[in-house]
Amino acid sequence: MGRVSRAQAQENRQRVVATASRMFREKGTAVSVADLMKTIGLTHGGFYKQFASKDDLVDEAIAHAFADQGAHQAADGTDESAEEHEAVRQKMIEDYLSIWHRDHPGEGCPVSGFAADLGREPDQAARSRDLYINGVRNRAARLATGDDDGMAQLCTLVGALALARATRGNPISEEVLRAALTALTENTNGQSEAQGTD
Amino acid sequence: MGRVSRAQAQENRQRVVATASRMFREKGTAVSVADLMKTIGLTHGGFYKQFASKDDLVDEAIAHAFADQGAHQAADGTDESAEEHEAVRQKMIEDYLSIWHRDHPGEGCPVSGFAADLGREPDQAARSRDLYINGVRNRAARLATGDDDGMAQLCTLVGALALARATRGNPISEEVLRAALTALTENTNGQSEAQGTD
DNA sequence: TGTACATCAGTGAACGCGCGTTCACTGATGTAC
DNA sequence: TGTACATCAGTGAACGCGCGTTCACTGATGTAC
Repeated sequence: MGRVSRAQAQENRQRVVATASRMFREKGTAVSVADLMKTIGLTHGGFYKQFASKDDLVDEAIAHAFADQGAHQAADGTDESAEEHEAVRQKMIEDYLSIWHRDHPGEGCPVSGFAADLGREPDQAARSRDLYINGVRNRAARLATGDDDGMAQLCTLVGALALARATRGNPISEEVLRAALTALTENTNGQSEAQGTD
Repeated sequence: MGRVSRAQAQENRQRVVATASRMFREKGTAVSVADLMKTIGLTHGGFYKQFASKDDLVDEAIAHAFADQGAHQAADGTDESAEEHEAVRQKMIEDYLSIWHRDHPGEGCPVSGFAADLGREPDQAARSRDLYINGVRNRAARLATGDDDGMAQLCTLVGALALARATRGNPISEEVLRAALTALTENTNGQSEAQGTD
C-alpha cells in the first residue's frame, strides 16, 4: 500500500516481465493478468501503471525470454574454432533433449515455448515475430556443421520436445527424447556413436 | 426450430464433433462452445442435449481427428512390401512438409494439431492421451526404415511444421519445410537425392 | 391411413465466474524551500 | 538538516464482455390407437 520507491517500482516491473516470460512459456500467453500479479504478490490493478496493455506485456515477455537465453548461451558462433563449435552444438542438443528441459518449459527455449501461440496468433506484433525468427536462425546456426545449416536439426529438437511434453507420463516420452538424441549425434558426427540404444 | 428428426439430430451431432475436431486443431481447444455452434448454424443452448460437457467434446474431437486421418491413410504397415512401405513413407513426408499442410492445420495431422494443448493440459482425459500416443506410434512406424524406428524422423516433421506455422509470412517458413524435406529424403534413403536444393 | 398425445432437439434468456481494463483512493516517496 | 506539499506505485471495487452451463419453452417428430 502507499507509494513505493522508484527503485522498487522498477524492480517490480522487471519481476512482472520475468514472471510473465516464464508463465507464458509454461501455460501459454492466455495466463491472466490477475494470476500473473498474484504470483508476484501484487494486485492486478497496478499492472496498468507499468504496461499499456496485456498485449504489450506479451511482447516484452517474448523479448525477455530470448534476451535471457541469448545471454547465458553461445556467443553467436562468430570466431570460434571448429572444436569449440562442435562442443557448443553437442551441449545444446543434450540440454535441449534433457528431461529437465521437458519438465521446465518456463525456463526453457522460447522457440519451443512460444511456437504454439505464435502459430495460432497470426496478428502477433511484428517485433515479437522478428525476435522469434531471429531466435530460430541463431539456434540453427549453433547446430550447423559444414554443409548442414542446422535448420533440420532444429526441427528435430523442437519436434522431440513438443512430443515429449505432450506424452509426459508415458514411457514414449523418454523414448522420443532418446531417439532424437541418437539421430542428432550419429547423423552429422562423422563417427556414429549410438545405434539401437535400448 | 421445434424438434428435429432423429436422423437430423444424429447428423447435427456428428457435424459438431467434426467441426470441433477441425477448429480445435486450428485455434486450440480454447475455442468456445458458442463460436463452434455458430459456425455450424445452431445456437449454443442445444449443445448440452448432445454432450455432457465441453471436456467430453474435446475428447470426442481428438478421437475423431485420429480416426479420420487413420481412415484415408496407410493400413498400418502390416503385410506391405518394402517398396510399398517406402512409397508410403515418401508420400507422408511430402504431405507433412507441404505448404498446404502448414496452412490447413484444421485438416492436418492431429499429432501436430494437439501437441500444444496436450503438453499444457496434463489432466487431459486418459482416453485422449492414449489415442495421441497411439497416433505417435503409428506415424513413427510409417516412417521406419530398416534399423530406424522412425521416431526421430517424426520429431523432424512435427518440429518443422510447428516452426513453419509459427513463422508463416517470412521466407524462413518455407526454408524450414525445405530443409526438413531434404534431411529426411537424403538421410535414410540409401541414395541421396537432394542436397543444397536452393 | 388418420387422429391425439408424448417426446425431445433446438431456442434464447439467464446463471455465476473470470477476463482485460478503468478509476477513485491511499500514503510513502521525492522535491522544494 | 527539517518541514510542507506534490507525486504516483500500488489497492481494491467496479465496468462490460464472453465463458461454460442451465432451464423454461417451442413445436415438429415419433408413437399409440
